[in-house]
Amino acid sequence: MNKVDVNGLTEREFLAEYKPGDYDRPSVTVDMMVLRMKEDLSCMQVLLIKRKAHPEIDKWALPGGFINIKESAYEAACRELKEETGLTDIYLEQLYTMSQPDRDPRMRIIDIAYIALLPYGYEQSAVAGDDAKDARWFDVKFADEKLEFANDLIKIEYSLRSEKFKNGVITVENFVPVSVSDEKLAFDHDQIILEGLMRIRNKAEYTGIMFNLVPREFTIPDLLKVFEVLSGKEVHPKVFREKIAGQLVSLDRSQRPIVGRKPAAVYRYVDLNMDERKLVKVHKKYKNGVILTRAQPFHNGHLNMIKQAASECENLLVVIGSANKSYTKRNPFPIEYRKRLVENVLQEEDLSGADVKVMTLSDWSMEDAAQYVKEWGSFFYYNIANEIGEKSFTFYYNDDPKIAENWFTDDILKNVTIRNLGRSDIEISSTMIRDLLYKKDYDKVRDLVPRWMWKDLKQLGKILMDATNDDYMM
Amino acid sequence: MNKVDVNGLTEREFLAEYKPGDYDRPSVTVDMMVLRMKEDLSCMQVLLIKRKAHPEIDKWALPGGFINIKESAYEAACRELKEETGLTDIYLEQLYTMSQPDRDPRMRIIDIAYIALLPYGYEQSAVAGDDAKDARWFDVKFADEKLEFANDLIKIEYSLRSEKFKNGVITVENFVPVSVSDEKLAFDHDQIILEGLMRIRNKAEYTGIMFNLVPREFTIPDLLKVFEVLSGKEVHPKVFREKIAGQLVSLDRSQRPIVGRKPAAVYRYVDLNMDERKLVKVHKKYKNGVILTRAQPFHNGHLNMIKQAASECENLLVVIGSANKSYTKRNPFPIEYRKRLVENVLQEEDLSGADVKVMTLSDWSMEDAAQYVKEWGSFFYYNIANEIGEKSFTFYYNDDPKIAENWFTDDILKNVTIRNLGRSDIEISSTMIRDLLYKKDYDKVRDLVPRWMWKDLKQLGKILMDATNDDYMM
DNA sequence: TGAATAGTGTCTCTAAGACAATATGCA
DNA sequence: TGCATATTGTCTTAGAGACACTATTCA
Repeated sequence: MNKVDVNGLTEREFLAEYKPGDYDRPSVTVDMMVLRMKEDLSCMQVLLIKRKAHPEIDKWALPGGFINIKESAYEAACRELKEETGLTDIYLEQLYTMSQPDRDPRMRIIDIAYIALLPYGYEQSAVAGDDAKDARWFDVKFADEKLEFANDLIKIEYSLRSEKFKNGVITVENFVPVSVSDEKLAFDHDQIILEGLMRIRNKAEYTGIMFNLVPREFTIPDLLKVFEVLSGKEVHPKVFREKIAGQLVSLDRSQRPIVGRKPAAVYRYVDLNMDERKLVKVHKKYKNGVILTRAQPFHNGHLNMIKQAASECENLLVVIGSANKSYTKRNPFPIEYRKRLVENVLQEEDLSGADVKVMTLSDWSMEDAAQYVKEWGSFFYYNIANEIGEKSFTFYYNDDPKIAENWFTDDILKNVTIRNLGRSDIEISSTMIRDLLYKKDYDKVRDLVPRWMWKDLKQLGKILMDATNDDYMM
Repeated sequence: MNKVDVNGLTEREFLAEYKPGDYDRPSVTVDMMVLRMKEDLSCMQVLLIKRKAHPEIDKWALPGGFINIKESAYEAACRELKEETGLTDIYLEQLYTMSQPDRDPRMRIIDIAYIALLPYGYEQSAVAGDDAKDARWFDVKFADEKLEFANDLIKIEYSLRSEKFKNGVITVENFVPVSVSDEKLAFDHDQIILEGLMRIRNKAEYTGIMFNLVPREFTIPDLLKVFEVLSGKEVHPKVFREKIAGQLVSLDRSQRPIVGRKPAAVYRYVDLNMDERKLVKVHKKYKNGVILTRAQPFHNGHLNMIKQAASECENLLVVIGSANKSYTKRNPFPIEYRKRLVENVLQEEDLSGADVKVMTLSDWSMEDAAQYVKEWGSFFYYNIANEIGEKSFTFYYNDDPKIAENWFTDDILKNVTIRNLGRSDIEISSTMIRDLLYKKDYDKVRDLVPRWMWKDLKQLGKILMDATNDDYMM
């Protein structure tokens, strides 16, 4: 494998001598077309930012930025997406690479465009980054040779001119957006969005791309609405039902759909690829896992611990403690509220196919007295064992394991494996979040809690304000 | 429109001061996956080059190169394609942009990959460029979790490992080629080809992409074979016929298909987008156009002139002169051969919807005697007028127009418009091509004649060798 | 003449589409 | 209760698929 080139150099020698040329090299950026459904499912919305700097100052543009020299375009897009929306684990697909030499007047910039799709149902505010004066969601209307971006303040309209060009033997019809309003989008971003909308319209027909625009649980009428908006055509409900039936699983619940009146059955998308993972569930490290949290309130620290535990346990029991406490400074949120919240959050998350249950548990009346810890441990153990119907489980505890060990008698410790994942940010963060909620700093909270909670933050803050009772000392 | 930024600069001022940063910028290349059908339509073939330089020296790779600072990626791909295959007017589609930071050990290189599709039926040799030791067509086998590139000399095999990764709510199955033979392709080109093959497989189902892999005229059985190879599945001939019937027009001829025995009807793809152009044919500049050429042999100079004329005439008559001369040094090719060749070439070309006919015309017995030019002109005129059934036409003549004017009497000149397109490379090139054919320098000839003739070059050379008779003086 | 393929006629079966009928919660 | 929508049942029609049969050429 030590081949030499025409100069007699091996690859190692060649690379040691190699210097990248001094000739002009283009800069490379990523831009993202971030799409979601409007709340009433009447159309899609695209996230645009208002440019703060030259060139194209004050124009609306797709969010994006330069690729760092050490990251791939995909990684750059993920990073930008997180900066812009706070979201990760989102559908992200490379769309097209724009390379006209004069597309940016500063210098040669090649732009790799991505499509990102967000599920509806979170209160997803638009955040203006460093490079933007403003960030807003625009309703997208794409029909009848027209393309329109609009919100309460601005309306940017294009008409679509059909251009035909020969590509090999076939003639390709290409639509070019022609600005017909005062404002237009920056650079060639109109062209990117048009291209992206057509890609999605195509993919709607023959892939499951629509499932990326709905939350984990949805009704068929809502899904149909999404499909109709994506594909740009009407579909008979019966036909639609039959077509997607095989990809859905009913949850034997119903809820009122966004578009309808009568409650409709709630479904979840069956990821056929995921199903195979369920079959290998038996190969997981532990059978039963248990996590204890007060969830005052629940946050990403808890979620990450649960996800990690779910990935190594077949069954996972999430115990919400202090069930008997509410409306106190340290335990402001009532237990029903906490339980529902955790259940809903977990429904939205990927839990590696684990069978996850949520239970509540009151405090041992003497929990704070150091001499009664063993009683607390036994109370905890027997409630858990009773709930899961087995003696043995793995207890996930992220504080000093010695503390938890001390809870249990030697007999119980034969059945309980204490597992520490090495994160101790959990209690700290709950306090932190309560502080931020006091200060009404909802934007910061958003970064610390699961998506599902975003729409409830103000309500959480209100409950917190009303909680005036003192806790037991501790 | 003179908005200022945070520094109080207008866009003009900003750009005047702007300097591209000194930070590391990636280099950008284009690579092309050039595909065609194998002669027997049993599989596709991909064009690969053997790398001459480090890194990945001696490995087989996709042809490509750096983007010049003044050209778009598409233009760069066209340029590379022309350098590599001599072809223009070929299906070319952006595939994917590869951006792993470590994909090239020299430096950060971002690669924009393209797909190019060539019709079968030309003898399309692979030419090694500056950066290659060799260039070859490889048979592509893509089935049953295997991907294989093979020709007489080399076989490069991959098995496809299925990798699943979550993209939003859906889990995407992604195949990764794993090398299972001694050789592997350079860089991530295996991944690019796999991606491209899957793109084409998808597009085969719901677009007319297959028409880019067949010549202008083809039989349905051959087209079916192409479709089956592209889509990777068998199709019932009846079903296939019915599905594509609307896109084809029969030419009321038959020819033996590549895969079959009984002659099959010859069809042409109806480009629905092109049809609209035919409707506006009446708006063309001239009604009848006439071009005179000896076609000894036909070449790109003639073709370009015909194309130009076709774009401005509703009807175009191509007159092949010296019909009575063959096997002489200056007129080596027999008239039947020349006529068939021109007809076949024109069938393959896009002639702007003009109605193009080819006729032959003997020389006026005294053409070389200057005093008989008017007789030659009248002979020429009446033959043409008789053929097209009208008195008036536009005569395309690329030598000094005075010469052609002198052919015709004043009466005839009332009906003949002489049009000079300003190219005079025509006679020169025919002589040049005959010289090159003598020298058996077929590669150079390929650049100068239409694609359709490429497979006949050796036969042309042979006829030329056999032509020993002297011409009339001139 | 027979092998091999081109091309058509006809039947079956499934899925798409249209429409009617019934179910159900909410105002 | 009645409106609006969810959901299912049934009929029609179009197309996919299967298969048999005829046509045509080459060996």
